[in-house]
Amino acid sequence: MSKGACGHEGEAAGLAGRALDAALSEAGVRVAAADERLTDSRRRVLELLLEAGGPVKAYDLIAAYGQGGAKPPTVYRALEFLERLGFAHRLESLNAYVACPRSGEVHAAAFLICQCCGATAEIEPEVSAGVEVAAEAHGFELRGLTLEARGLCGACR
Amino acid sequence: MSKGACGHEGEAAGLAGRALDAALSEAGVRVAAADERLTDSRRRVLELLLEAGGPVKAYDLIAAYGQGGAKPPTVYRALEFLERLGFAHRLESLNAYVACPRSGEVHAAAFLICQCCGATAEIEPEVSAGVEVAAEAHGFELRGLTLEARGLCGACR
DNA sequence: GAGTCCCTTGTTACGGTATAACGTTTTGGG
DNA sequence: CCCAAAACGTTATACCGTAACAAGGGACTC
Ligand SMILES: [Zn+2]
Ligand SMILES: [Zn+2]
Ligand SMILES: [Zn+2]
Ligand SMILES: [Zn+2]
Repeated sequence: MSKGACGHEGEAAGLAGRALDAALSEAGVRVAAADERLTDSRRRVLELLLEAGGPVKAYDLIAAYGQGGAKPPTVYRALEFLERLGFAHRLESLNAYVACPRSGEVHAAAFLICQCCGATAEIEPEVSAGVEVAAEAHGFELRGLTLEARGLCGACR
Repeated sequence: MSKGACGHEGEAAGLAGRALDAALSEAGVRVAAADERLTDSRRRVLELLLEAGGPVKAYDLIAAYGQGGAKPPTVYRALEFLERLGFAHRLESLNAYVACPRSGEVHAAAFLICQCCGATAEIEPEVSAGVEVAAEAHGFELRGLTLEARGLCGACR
């Protein structure tokens, strides 16, 4: 899935079959609970992200959308929605999007990104505690956080 | 300088005159110490970043370059150089570049970014300690860090 | 000085990323 | 049913960044 920058391949384990259906079904419930709608395009983009199991570029989603394809605005709108509801995150340093494994609530995300195989791991940003202190000291009202660490994953070291 | 998303203007205090000359001169010393060259285009881009005193888009640098202008590769090369030597940082979530106030050494940077006026503050990423722990736990070799916090600065609250 | 190497630059062209703008369709409530 | 809000389709365009290749220029050797 991900391009191996140093030869490794990065076998991101995406969802398929039963597990995928379950995840999508659960997403539907959560969306309804939030008084929003999981429309076809939103559901399809989420499905693609879950299948990939790793970061995906927006134009790869557009290409993979299938059945008549999708135009950029369709996919970007779906991504915006998924981010807003906490189903996906945008990886700023990669210009890519990834499904959130903790599809539970909206939350600040932190990632470890392998520079070799492209794999990513979403970690708990306990670090935000430190940022909150710094923000407070600057009179800054914290509303969101992007944390992306680059390096080498265990498999690529 | 920055576009005020909610009416405020964001008067980033950039360098000018004497202070600017001093900063550029010091940069020349540091570059020489690193056995590199502060060429005209690199110096010019650093000057523009220092004058701005805040985040600047690459194409704004290209437009402001002056005297015959500059083509994209010229400016992007200069930015890459300035980042490599620790004179500037890239703000991933803004697609913009900013001069580093601690033009001292290469270091991991962290930013508070005001969603209203566009002002940024570079803070000390003590947080990296927390990330190091998480990276270690995942068998991940940490090599770089991007931390960008969004919110409202003191003036905009 | 001529040759050579390596870094830096100039230039053209292109590919990848994202959004504006506008009209149409769907949805859900009164 | 009728309306307003939300979502969508479509076209076009703006913005961000890089590939590729030829050319300059300083440093070092012979
Ligand atoms: Zn998440
Ligand atoms: Zn890896
Ligand atoms: Zn810095
Ligand atoms: Zn502000």
